[in-house]
Amino acid sequence: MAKPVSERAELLLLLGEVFRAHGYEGATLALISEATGLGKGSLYHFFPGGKQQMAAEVLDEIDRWFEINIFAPLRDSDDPGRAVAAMIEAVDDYFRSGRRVCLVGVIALGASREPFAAQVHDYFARWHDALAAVLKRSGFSASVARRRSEDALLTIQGALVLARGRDDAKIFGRAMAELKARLLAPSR
Amino acid sequence: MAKPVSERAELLLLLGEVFRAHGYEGATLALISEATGLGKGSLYHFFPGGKQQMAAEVLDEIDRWFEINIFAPLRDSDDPGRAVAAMIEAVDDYFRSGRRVCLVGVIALGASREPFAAQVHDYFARWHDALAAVLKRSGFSASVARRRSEDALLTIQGALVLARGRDDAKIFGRAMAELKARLLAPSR
DNA sequence: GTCTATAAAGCGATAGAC
DNA sequence: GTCTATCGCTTTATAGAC
Repeated sequence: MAKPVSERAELLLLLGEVFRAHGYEGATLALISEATGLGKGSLYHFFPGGKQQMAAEVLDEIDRWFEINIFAPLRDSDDPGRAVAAMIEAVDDYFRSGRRVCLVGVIALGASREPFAAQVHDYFARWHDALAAVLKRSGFSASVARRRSEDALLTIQGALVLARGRDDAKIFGRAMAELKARLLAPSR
Repeated sequence: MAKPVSERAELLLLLGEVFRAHGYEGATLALISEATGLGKGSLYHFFPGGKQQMAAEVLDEIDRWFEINIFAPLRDSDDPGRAVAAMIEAVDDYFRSGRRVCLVGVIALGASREPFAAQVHDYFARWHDALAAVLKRSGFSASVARRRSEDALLTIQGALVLARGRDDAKIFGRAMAELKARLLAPSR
């Protein structure tokens, strides 16, 4: 009996946590094997491309999750206030209120970012576009909408870095609360 | 003739660039050897504690640089407008307008952050304190001063992550320009 | 103080039995 | 599909000549 697709998704979820916790280089096959309960043989059966394929598929899975839960709702919304609030709630949920780190950011800053550069770039670009679109629809000029969206993305990433660096997840919560107000504040 | 201290500082500068470019794990002794022109024997002569000592001393050197060029001027200033402008200029210079990454942030997000957790925490805490002090002196309440300073730190870190992730250094410049205005804007 | 040689361990990846 | 055994390589670190 073939392994259902849903189980591969669960496997990718576990892999994602290992990559988040240890970085791409730090996530050794031994750690991955331990976290998934799968031997190296099984891992290479699922991912003939080895560690790089594992990380690439994890990034794809993350992209899929954000597309469904963040990007699409943003694009489809005609109520910017609700859309922004929903985005921040989903983001807070996804990053466990600052206790979970962003794998895309980890890869972006990490040593082996080149193989994943296109995926990283796309993730940020699509988020940026989706958020800017809803802000523009709410009456902001295209340039203000794009500038504010960029600010939102970098605030989320920076809050995760600072929260981890100071080992204080509350930093993330404060940043998200202020971001919400800032994103929809009247234009100057 | 003993090697002057100034040359060790230059060595730490080179080491810092290797760690920034490749991360802690990715900075192999081979790469370090190539970048410094020193064989492994010499490297272990200078750093008996190996790679971990190298990174720890690089972080110390970074801390010293920020203390002199950023933290102290912030603390000593009685003109918040000038102090903030000078800080942002120094930061823009240090991070090469977004083309250079923050090693402290890289370590904070990286796999081997534990050995350096105290240094990372201190770097952010001292910056936070120094910036909040100058804002408070300019008339903001203690809580507004601290919240805005936290926002400044996370904006810098996030801008560096996003600039690298999207491979667009201009993101950093835009973020710094807006940060300057936001830091000193009248309190709501 | 700098080098080469090498140790000892860990790495990603592969082979092949079951 | 899953496992064990192992290859070939790279890693950090050490030893010792110069």
